[in-house]
Parts: sequence; structure tokens; C-alpha cells
Amino acid sequence: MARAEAAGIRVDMEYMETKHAHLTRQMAYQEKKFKESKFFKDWEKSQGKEPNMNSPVQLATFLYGVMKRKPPKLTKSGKGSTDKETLTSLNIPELNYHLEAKKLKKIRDYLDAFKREQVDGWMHTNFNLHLVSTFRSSSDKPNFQNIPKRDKVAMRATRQALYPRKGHQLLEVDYGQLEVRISTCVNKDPQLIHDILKGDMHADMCKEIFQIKNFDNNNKDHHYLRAATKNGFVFPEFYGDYFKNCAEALACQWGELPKTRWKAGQGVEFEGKHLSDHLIAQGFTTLDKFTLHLKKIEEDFWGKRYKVYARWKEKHWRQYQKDGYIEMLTGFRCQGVMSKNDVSNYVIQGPAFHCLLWSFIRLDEFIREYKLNSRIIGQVHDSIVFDVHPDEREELIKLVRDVTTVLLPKAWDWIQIPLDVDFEICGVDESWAEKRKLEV
DNA sequence: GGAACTCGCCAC
DNA sequence: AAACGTGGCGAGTTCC
Repeated sequence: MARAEAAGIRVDMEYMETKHAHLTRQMAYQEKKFKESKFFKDWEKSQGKEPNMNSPVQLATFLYGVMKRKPPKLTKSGKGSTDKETLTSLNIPELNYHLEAKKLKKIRDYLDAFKREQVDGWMHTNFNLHLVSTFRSSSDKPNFQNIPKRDKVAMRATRQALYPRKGHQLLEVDYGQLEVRISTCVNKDPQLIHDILKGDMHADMCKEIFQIKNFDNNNKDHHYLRAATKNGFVFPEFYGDYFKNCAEALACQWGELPKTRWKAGQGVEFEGKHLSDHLIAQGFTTLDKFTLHLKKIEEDFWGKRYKVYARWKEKHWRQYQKDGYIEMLTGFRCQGVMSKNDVSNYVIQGPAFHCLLWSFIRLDEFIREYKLNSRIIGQVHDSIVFDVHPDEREELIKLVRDVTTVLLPKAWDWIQIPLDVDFEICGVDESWAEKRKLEV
């Protein structure tokens, strides 16, 4: 890790200055529109001075104290929430300016951090191996592990600042489904192993949840609901969430349906109509009925489909209660007060990262042994980022594949499932925003 | 005046 | 009975 920190990543100071100014202008426009609104003027009047737009407390006081709106959602400590989802559901159009300004600021904050942390145009982030309860890593100054990726605007704006050495290119290797695969090494669930290697658990659950008889992944509506199922049911269930949260996430967040009684023509598009038309036809006229349906799906998920996994969870939990600690396949021990979810998640998250760490160390050794000009410059839990010399690219890709999928399972005999990696690459002298899938 | 907490949001 | 795991960080706010 220290060698990756020392290698560092190049930042484009000129781009950051231009983009910073650009974002500031865009923010100023959105803020101006917001400040002109009746909503903002009422807020200002109620406070007797200019409200601080960065203060969730001031906004919550106005919305829920002065305006007497009913909080659609509460924070962890039980106060009215002001997050994006909540503000959107309040249906106050003026707040969209505020949300847009906040989004732009968030992007600008990344550039501020890059600029603050760089030295002579080089950024050397820290990778910590001693801070995380599960024996994962963390990263800071700046955090290399949370640079925007899904939101295309934020992704481009931030990653366009980050470059390899002159004449080099950035390469990222990513373990596919690492945590789920490693989970089978402790739970030994045959159905889960089958689904990972040959099946499609997300499609299977999607069919059941949304009652789709002729599921087709090439149908874009089906494809969308499959992604919704993956992110709104399967993953949350694996981490220990339960049917009520999943039902609401699927219906309201992904399906864009209301929490009240469903009517025709609501929600995302589905087979020429809308999701509500389809769900009502299946007998789900309210979120409550859909929730009850999810309860049954969950019972089947853990009681039948992945019953071996479920039995492991119970056994593992009893073992922790007896011993007062848990042990990982990689030999690390966690002690102290842990919840049931913690106990099953820790022993998966930790060893999954240790697979990455072993590969990282071995590849670093090879790079030094072969005196390559390429460098490892970072790591994001299940991926490694390289700064590659083009002449070494093909050799390095072969080496990476060998280390991550052959040598690692050879070194640790408890890895009883094939591992798989994906590659993403940028062109020579291109920024990290240009990365695209590499077909190998 | 700094430490500690809260909220919100980015990543895996 | 309980109810999604791990972080970092900006910014506001409260505590001491």
C-alpha cells in the first residue's frame, strides 16, 4: 500500500481550475433561481435573516416547524429528514433548484479535495489497513475509494481531473461478485454456487416478485426490473435487510409508485402500460399487499432456495454467542459486541478484501521482480488500479489474470469457487473518465 | 476554541 | 425481536 501511495496519481490543475469556475457559475445560477422563489423568501422571513442553504437543521425547522409539513421520512435520530428523496416527495418545485445546487457543490467538493491534497500536480492518497472493523481497508486525504462512478455527470467532472504518468494509461481490474462468491466458502450453499456459476438469481427473483411469466432480458422493461430486483431485493437481503424495506424500495424507489393506493397509469413503463397496471392486474392494489407478497418471497428465499446459507447464519450466530468472537477464513478474529447482521457480514467482507489484498501484494512483487515501468496506484476493496506503460500492457493483463484467478485459489485452499475478473482501460494519456470495458 | 455529534452523500 | 454491512468527508451544530 505504501508503494501505491508513493506512486500517486497525476492531477490536471488546469482542468480543475476551469471546471471549478464552471461549476461555481452553474451553482450560482441555481442558487439565484432558488433565492428568487417564494419558498425561499418565506424561509428568510421566518428566520429574520438569510437562511444557510447548507444547513439541514434550518431547512427542517422551516419545513416541519414553520410550514407544518408532515415529514415524509425521519432521520436516524427521529427528526424530519431533508435528504434528496424526502425533499422530492414534498413536491415543492422550488426545491429542485436547491437540490441541483447541492449536487453541483458535491462535485466541486471533490475537485477542492484533489487540489488541496496534491503536491506539484501529484496526489498521494492514504490507504489504511488498521481502521476498519471488518479488516477491510479505508482511504483518505483524499478518499480514493468514493470517487463518483454511477452518475455520469459527476463521474466525468471528477475523473477528468485524474491522469496516469505521461505516455502511460490507467487500467483497473475488478473481481466480479467477489463478496457473494466468498460467502459460499463459508456457507457452502449448493443453490447459491449453482446460481453464481450457471444461473441468474436476479432474473429468477424478478419473475417471482413482479409475476412475469415470459421473462426476457432483452425486453428493456424486464431488464430494468431485474436491476431493481438485484439492488432492491437480492443484495439487501444478503446484507440482512428484510421484506418491508425491500417492498417499499422496489415499489416506490424503483417502480416510482406512491405509498398510497395504486391507480392505473402509475409508475415506470411496463409492456406498453405502467407498472401499476401490471401489479393491479396481479392483485396488488396497495403497497401493503405487495409487502405481504414480499414477505412470502423472503420466506421462500431463505427457507427453501438458500436454506443452507440460512442454516449457516444461525449456526454461526450461536457460535459467536458461545465464544464471544468470530474468526475469518483468513485467520483474523473479531471480538466485541456485534449484531446478528454484523456477525454474518464481517466474515464475508473481510476475507473478500483479503483476496484483493493477496493479489495486490503478489502483483506488486511481480512488478518489482520484472522491473516493470508500470505501477499499482490504488485499490477500491475489490479492484486494483494500475498506471501502465503501453509496451507492458498485454504482459501485465495476463499476469493479473493469472494472479487473481489461478495463483490466489492455489494459495488458499478454502477458496472453493472459481473467481472471475473484469478489466477496464483508458487510452494512453487519457483521463480516468475515459475508462471503458476491455474485452480480453 | 476545539471536540464530538448530526446529517447527507459518495464508494464498495 | 429486529430490521442493510463497511468507510470518508463537508458543513452545521452542540457540548465542554
